[in-house]
Amino acid sequence: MARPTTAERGREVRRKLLDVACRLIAERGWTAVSTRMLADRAGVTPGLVHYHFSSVQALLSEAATGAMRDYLAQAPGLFDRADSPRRGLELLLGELDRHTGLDPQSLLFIEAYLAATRDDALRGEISAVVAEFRSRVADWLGRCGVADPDGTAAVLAAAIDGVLMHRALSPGMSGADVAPVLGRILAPAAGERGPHETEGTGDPA
Amino acid sequence: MARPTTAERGREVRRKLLDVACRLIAERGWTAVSTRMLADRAGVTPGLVHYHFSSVQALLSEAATGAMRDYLAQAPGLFDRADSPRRGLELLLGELDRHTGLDPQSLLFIEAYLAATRDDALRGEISAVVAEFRSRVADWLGRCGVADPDGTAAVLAAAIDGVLMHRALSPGMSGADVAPVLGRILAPAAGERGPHETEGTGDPA
DNA sequence: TGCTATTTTGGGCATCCGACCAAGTCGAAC
DNA sequence: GTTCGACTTGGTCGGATGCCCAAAATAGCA
Repeated sequence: MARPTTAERGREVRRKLLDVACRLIAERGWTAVSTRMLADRAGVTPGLVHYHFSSVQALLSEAATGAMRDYLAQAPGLFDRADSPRRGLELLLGELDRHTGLDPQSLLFIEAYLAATRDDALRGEISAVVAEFRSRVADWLGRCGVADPDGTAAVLAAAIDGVLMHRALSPGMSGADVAPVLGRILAPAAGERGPHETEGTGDPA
Repeated sequence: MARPTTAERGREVRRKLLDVACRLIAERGWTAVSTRMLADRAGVTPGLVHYHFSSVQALLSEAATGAMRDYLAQAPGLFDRADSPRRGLELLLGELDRHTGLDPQSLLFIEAYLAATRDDALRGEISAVVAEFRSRVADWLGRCGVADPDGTAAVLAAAIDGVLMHRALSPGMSGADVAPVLGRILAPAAGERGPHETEGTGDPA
């Protein structure tokens, strides 16, 4: 039905370039993505890349931050459905198991972290995105009565990325393996009773 | 005084190339390191790079794995001087505080992880190196009576890299901040009494 | 039906890339 | 003193790079 007007197709090309950029960053590495690569994969002419974007760097940055924002904006919905640390951790690790560390999503995140190291503007954007994610996790932890929600959220977020990165090297570390260990991080605040405290590790598969 | 024989100077050039490779990987990113860059920084002719190494990739791989091996071979000496989880964690976080996440050492590790994603031989070498590190940490944890030494060591190692990566984006997360959280990971095995269990977070700065 | 703005094309620019090689230098062993 | 092997030089090769631009195609508006 859609009569693709010119402007609409232009926006579609732009969107497509952002999409293939995410895939290529994961596939080849941030600094190895080139103008022609992007154009070929998107099925457009190389000249179009610099028509829609001021530079390849700008395209990559916009693609990465956009994808990270999209993913993390949908992820915290996870926590809203969890009222206890154990249930939240369960959902979180389920989400974690959907990533092997070699999938485009995981690699894009780590590549973006490294690229932010060499690009101040990108660093600002990315640190804002993860800061917001951390604060949402901290809110959830606070509601669940976990001690030191801010510090715990920061370490938890970092540990998630670390596990993804290590899993790419040595597969075999599943969510079920890290669950009991990370679960120990979520200790209840002093004086508050943990709703579902895990004492031993007797977790039936 | 030293009469540098030709063969000696050759070995020195090779060593120097490996050294600047580590720095350049951290500075520009793995895939952005070029033959000319390496030669310029090392103060030699571009042709020398391909005389001493079969390819730039081979040079980068050897440089990264060598540096990782050197660093991790010296790090576990840390654990030998620690008989309790808390003391070991203290030493570990002290070591962690020496890295900002933006220093060449930290960046080299993460760049190497990502490069291993696209190079099977490199992945084999790196995963062997970190596996040995993990097993040493697990040994130490076992000696200290920590529950599930293997799983704990795996998550701990991953968390360390994750914290380094996140710290590069949002500084302000010091070792003192992550200490109480990571400390909770090191729970004593069931039936065994933790030597220095940290209950609350009342840790004097 | 023109007019105008937007999108698209294909090619061109200077620069850099990894890899290779013939010729030259040097030191050590004979 | 000569020979030999390891090391070094400077340059070349085909190809890829990011970015730019004049011209062509397209579609909404008058």
